[in-house]
Amino acid sequence: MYALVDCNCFFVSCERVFNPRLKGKPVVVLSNNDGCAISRSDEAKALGIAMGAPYFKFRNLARKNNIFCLSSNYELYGDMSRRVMSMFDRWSPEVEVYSIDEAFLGLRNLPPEQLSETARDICATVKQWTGIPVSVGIGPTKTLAKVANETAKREKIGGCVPSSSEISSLLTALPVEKIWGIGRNLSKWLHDRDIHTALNLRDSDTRWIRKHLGVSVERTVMELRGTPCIPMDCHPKDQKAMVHARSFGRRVESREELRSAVASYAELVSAKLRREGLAAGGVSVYLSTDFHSEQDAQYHGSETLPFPVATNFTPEVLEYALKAFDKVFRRGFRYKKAGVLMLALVPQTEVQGELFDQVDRNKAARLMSALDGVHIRHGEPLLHFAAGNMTAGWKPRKENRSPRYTTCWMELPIARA
DNA sequence: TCTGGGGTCCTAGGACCC
DNA sequence: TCTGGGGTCCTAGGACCC
Repeated sequence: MYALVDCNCFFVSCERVFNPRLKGKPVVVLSNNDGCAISRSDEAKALGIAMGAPYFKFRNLARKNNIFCLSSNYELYGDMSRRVMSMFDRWSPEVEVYSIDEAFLGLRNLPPEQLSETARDICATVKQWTGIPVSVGIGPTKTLAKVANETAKREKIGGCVPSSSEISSLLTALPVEKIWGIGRNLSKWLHDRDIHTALNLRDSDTRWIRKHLGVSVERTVMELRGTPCIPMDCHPKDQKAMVHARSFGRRVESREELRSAVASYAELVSAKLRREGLAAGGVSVYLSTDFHSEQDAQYHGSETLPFPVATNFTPEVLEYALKAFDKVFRRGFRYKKAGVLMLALVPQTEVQGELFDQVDRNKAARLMSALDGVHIRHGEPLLHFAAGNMTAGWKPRKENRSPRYTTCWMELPIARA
């Protein structure tokens, strides 16, 4: 059996832990730029605030009903999430942290009669130790645990451990679009073919599903039947990509303005790579127009460039990101969003310490010129080879020299291509 | 006027090799 | 010179998740 533990309106609950005045009140947490609702308390849901609702559309409603609208604080949520997740090993050695507010627990060795008690215990203990209310759904597969969890949430009963006959009636009442793994496009396709409920999907022919919708949906069908097909993933995988992307508050047409936005995203994301001890094998830049707009011409373009060797070195990331930008930019569109995506991440430790004879001389020369372009204001760029490592840096100009500011060095990660 | 940000996985199709 | 099939690798794009 599997349990899915899901925090109730997680971001709002985190805010309530530190601000008890918010308890019992309608509360909404807004996305970056206060664009739309990303977490709502039950009271806010009852007032009709939809998930993802744009703030400008419910601002008046919020004012009228004294809804607390908060900007998001991801540091806080990340911290609270770690506290909650670190508790689960008391119930199972198999814990998969699935998202910031959800975890799957493998409950292989638990006798069936103890499942309900375990669910209750998880709810009570997590609430007591962290202040975060959670719901627990238990089922024979991860997909069915999700279904049970949704029931627990809807009924506000904390834990839900449906019997197999109860599962069938839950699936009858569950529209396909609510199933884990079935999104908007797949639901439409299924509805067009008269598959409207989870039960309809469970009872459809797997070969036909596989032929038309691929293995992922086939797995979902099997899971609905009670056959586990989606394994627990207890060891956090190495991250594969890292992105920095933002919507602009308005439409942007100017090439220079977009270019500098991309440049600053590239700097931010390479700094984040360094903070996390990672380096990237390539960079991808994308631009898109406002897909909400009916009259604007639509464009979404992206361009990916590999680095000769993995890097997290700002000047180099910048150089490639801007090169990609130049390829992807088209004049005459009104842009709404831009992003810089770092791909093929590797730990920096694997990257450093590469032997000097594997360093490409051309790359060294190119880096010199990148340094030259970006950091020349600090002084003279230098490359330094020692002990099999390459370090790039710059020596400050005389006028910049001060007792606390002498020579700046930046480690240059070097990896196999 | 104002509509998030950060991820993963799968597949089809092209390039290339034998 | 033309012909063919099978395998692998890579990438872009689409779909999904929270």
